Amino acid sequence: MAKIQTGKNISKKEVITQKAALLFKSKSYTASSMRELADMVGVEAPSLYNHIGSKSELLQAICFKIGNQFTAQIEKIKNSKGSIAAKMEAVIRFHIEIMAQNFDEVYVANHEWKHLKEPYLSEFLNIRRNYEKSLMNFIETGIERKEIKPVNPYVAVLTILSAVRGLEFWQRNKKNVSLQVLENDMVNHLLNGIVK
Amino acid sequence: MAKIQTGKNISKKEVITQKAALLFKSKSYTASSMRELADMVGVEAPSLYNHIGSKSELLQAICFKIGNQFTAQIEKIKNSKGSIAAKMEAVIRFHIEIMAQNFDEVYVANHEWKHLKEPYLSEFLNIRRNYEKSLMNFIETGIERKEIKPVNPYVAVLTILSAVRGLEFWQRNKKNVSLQVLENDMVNHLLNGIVK
DNA sequence: AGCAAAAACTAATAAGTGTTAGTTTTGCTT
DNA sequence: AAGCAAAACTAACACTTATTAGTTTTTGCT
Repeated sequence: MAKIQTGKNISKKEVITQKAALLFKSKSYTASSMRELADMVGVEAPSLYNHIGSKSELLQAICFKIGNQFTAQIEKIKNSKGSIAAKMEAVIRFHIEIMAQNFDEVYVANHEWKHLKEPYLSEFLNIRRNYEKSLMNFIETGIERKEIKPVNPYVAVLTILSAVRGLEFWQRNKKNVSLQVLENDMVNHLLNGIVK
Repeated sequence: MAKIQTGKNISKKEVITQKAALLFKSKSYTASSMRELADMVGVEAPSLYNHIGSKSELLQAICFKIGNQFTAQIEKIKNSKGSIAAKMEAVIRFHIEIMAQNFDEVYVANHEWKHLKEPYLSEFLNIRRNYEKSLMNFIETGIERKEIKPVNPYVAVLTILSAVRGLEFWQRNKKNVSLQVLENDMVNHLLNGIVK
């Protein structure tokens, strides 16, 4: 009889959730079967249900863990002092860092949230919308204070968020570019451009 | 008996492919069933097979149509004269325009290519890699000519491509921001930054 | 009008889905 | 060593999936 491997401070539910993130990332949520997940965990499929409630519960756990992480960080920055440029730099940096540390989960939250069931889908979209609004406020404030060029705030936020989200494609080339270079270059690019 | 509606210059296969792009975009490839697609087309599922070979053939058609479109455009720009900044501006603008005109298909090509079967998967990835290489060449040339700041070319390309790809999230707010503003702001942002 | 081809239909298949029920094994506590 | 709860197992269910076979209807041409 197989036994779910559980490290020191990590519950079996967490093991399953992590493997699920890895699986959902590589095959997408709907194309992933509970039997495949069970294989990765080293157990038969029905045994999973001793630890989790359902497949969609796994997706919920992943999406809201990441959503809350981002929300917590932006609240910190909201309450911090400093120029708007400094705040935007901090945002870009924590995006990259959260992504580097929770790669699978961030990927799944960004790509598979569509398959959340109500009311979780609405709740998740709400979190995202509020997050975008916070960023738009930063930009608007920056424009008022003449720190930021008079751009459309929505477009600026869209550009920045999309750019950092694109780091999902980065990992295959991890060796070539260090996290440091990546962070610094991206911050500079998104704030100051690349044309001399 | 239902009949597939076919406009003037558009074959039934094209009708099906377009509806498939719409369906795959909203529900993802694996979560989309041929029965649903048949419903959208106004026909029973097996009737689709009088016009198409398989579900995965539809995905292939969508992905390669878009892939070839982007490749054609970048070849044009390669052979054009002008500063590197001008070339990058042209790239950003046609990205936005292709996306605006083929929204569903671009979305599907960007999100669902994972489900392509071999050898199409490898071929598609190859097209993408070559495309990225072309862009990296632009940046490298620009750095040599001192037109572009000395950044890591891979990170710059990643930033720009990710940013324009993010336009997928834009459509829900179409009313608020015109295509003109979007293009101009994004070009300026990605080339010159937003900080004063 | 009549004939052939195109394209619709119904019925069915084999494989895979998430999940439940019921049973056996494991491993900790006494 | 005994007993009990946790967690594994096997078997099964009710559905959904893409696709094929075989048949009927529609369409366009002479």
